[in-house]
Amino acid sequence: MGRKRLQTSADGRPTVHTVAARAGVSIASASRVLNGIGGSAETVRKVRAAAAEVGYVPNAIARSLQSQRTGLVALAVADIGNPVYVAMMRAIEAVVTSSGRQLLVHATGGEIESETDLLRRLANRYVDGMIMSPIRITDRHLDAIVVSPIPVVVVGQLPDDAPVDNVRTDSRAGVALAVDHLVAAGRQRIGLVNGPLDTVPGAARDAGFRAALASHGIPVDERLIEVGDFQYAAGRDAAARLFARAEPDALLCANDLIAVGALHALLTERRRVPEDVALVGMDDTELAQMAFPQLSSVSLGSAARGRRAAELLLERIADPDLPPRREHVAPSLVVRASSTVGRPTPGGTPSSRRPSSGGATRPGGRAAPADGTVGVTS
Amino acid sequence: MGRKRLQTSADGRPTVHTVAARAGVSIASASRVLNGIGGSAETVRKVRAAAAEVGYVPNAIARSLQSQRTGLVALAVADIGNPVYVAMMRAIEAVVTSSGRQLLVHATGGEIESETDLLRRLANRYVDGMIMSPIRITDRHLDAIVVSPIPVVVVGQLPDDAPVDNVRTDSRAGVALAVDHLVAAGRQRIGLVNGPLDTVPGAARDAGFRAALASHGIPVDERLIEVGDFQYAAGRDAAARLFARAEPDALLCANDLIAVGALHALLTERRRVPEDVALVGMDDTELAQMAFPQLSSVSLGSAARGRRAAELLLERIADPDLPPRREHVAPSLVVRASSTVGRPTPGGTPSSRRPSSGGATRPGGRAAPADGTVGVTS
DNA sequence: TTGTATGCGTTATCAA
DNA sequence: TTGATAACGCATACAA
Repeated sequence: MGRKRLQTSADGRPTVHTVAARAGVSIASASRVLNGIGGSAETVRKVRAAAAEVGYVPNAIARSLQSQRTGLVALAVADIGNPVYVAMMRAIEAVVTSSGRQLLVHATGGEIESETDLLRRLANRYVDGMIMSPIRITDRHLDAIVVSPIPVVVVGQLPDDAPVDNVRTDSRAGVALAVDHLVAAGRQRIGLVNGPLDTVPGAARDAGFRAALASHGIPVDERLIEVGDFQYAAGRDAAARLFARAEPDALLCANDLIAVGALHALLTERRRVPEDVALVGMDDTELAQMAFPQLSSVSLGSAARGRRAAELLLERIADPDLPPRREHVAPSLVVRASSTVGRPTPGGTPSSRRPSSGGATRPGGRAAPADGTVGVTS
Repeated sequence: MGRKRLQTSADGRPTVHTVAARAGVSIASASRVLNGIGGSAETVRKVRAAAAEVGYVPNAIARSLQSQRTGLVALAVADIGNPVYVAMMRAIEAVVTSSGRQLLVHATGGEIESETDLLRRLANRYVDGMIMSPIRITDRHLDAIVVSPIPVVVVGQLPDDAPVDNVRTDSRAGVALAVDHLVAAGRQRIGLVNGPLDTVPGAARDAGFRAALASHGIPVDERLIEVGDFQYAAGRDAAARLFARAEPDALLCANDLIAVGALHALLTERRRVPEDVALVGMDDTELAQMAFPQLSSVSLGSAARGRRAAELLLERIADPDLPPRREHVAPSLVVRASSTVGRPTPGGTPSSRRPSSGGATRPGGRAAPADGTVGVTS
């Protein structure tokens, strides 16, 4: 009997057996030394030497099969190109790495197949837990989550009875903050450039917008509502279509990508922002600060939601028997130059009016991101 | 003898044993049915039923230990916040998924520790291969790559003797394209806003800039060179510092994030772009098209490099014995409104002048991204 | 077709 | 301290 030829892995790489044989000890001793537990000075020396000589690298898969954990956590988002996910990812990563784990990100493209597929594959033990922020939530998603062998935390709206850990915000209230702000600034013909209505955020923004207008006694003019998708180009084109058929004095955009697109459309047509048209985005991403003029934007607390989701996930990994939890992060409005005529320069002005729908209004010009990340290119 | 109590996994989840016992067959039969090979109609029925009843989900780790592969490929980049990596990632993902694998992304923050750590952890079999695009390449990186049990492809410059698959561009030539273009447009006082000089791209841009000026007989004015990092805020601040002490009539920025920052600084000071100062970025990311005016930018073929890197990786996974390969992607210049006075509207004008240093100059206004990704928020 | 037995590479158990 | 051996959960060569 005896193993294969030279106690080497299938692809010829060294294993504990290789090291043990070379050091002249048992695999148990080799394993112990390699893990830093026990061993006489002489044994330790021999094993260390043997491992170095053959270039031994432990097989993480085998180790995980034994330990039932990989130390990996995954984040599944629709589109890494959207800065809101970058902010969320950074917050999550901070929490995850501080627990000694590593974060892996997967872009699903928003496709249901891809998302449930990912759940099927990664969740089958390749990662210890997963955070997902689906744009559309279907029964397929819920089924996949419930059957998943690993903990899953969802960022975004979920049916009330779903037994799934979940961190959400109130984007309807967020929309109300923006509308309140614009109305307080004297705007009456407020337009909306939204994403698809069959998405969770798209539907919420639409409903919130109509409700907010109603609360101010402003009738809804359907010509002032345009729908594209949540991308820059769609926002630019949708805004252009809207301007071709109506004359808004303010524009609320469903996210900052759309808002930057709308800004582009406005500037192309030589309209002044905010003098002719006030502009407000949503998500309060880096893009809002990068635009000129800087964009007012409704913060939906993406970083806070990410951080909280990560914390919930770690708690559940530690104790799988916890009951499902549901947490909320309140939206707030960050006012900058794109919606305030008096202050066209960076660093917006806080709105003094208390919004009707709860939530806070914050001054603009947050401190520069203090994370040590490095942007770079080839 | 006999297994634990109820042939169930350590954490109580069903295994093949659970299913087999419940179906009254051997684990071999259960495994076969579960994998869709063989089995009588009756056996198949019983196993399927049993699997469904207990909610069986295969353990991917155990399967991988057996098959020696996970079907996962990783991409390690410094900063997901930089759109250039988003473009690269999309190209890579297309190739990877079409091979039936899945792509996972990891943001390293550009820290050496994090990058070599990642190599140590993921590369130990959690993924079948890895693509990395480090901002700084140290001996630690090379050591870690060489010792890695899985294939690694590097996007970026590498020492010539490094036995590592590698896809690179010539950013010095790219810088020359930009300088040639600006000089041809009559600009003489060209500034550079660069990233850290101890990074591979930073050093290349600095050297390329000086060489390009020399080739036109323009003396280097150190006051026209500013260094920050590769981020938006740093670009904005560095540009402001530069304007405070010199009067450039053109500005070349080391990447698009810096360029957008510089644009912000220029507009804040009410300077006209491109009339007063022409602006050229690098990487030709989505940001270049989102800015107003749209930015001319040196394309370093990030999508092409990503695609090629993915192809190289898949080839090597299929045949680990291939010799190390080194591929090049030529830079090109995309001219848009920010550097051409005659055409301030979207859709730039191609430069007619053939650059001195090889490489192509392309017309601006590429078609909108046709990938089906969805940007979205909460 | 079905079951038995073994291996994947590692860690943990338990005598010695 | 050390070594033989049994898991971890799955797949498969081989024999029945």
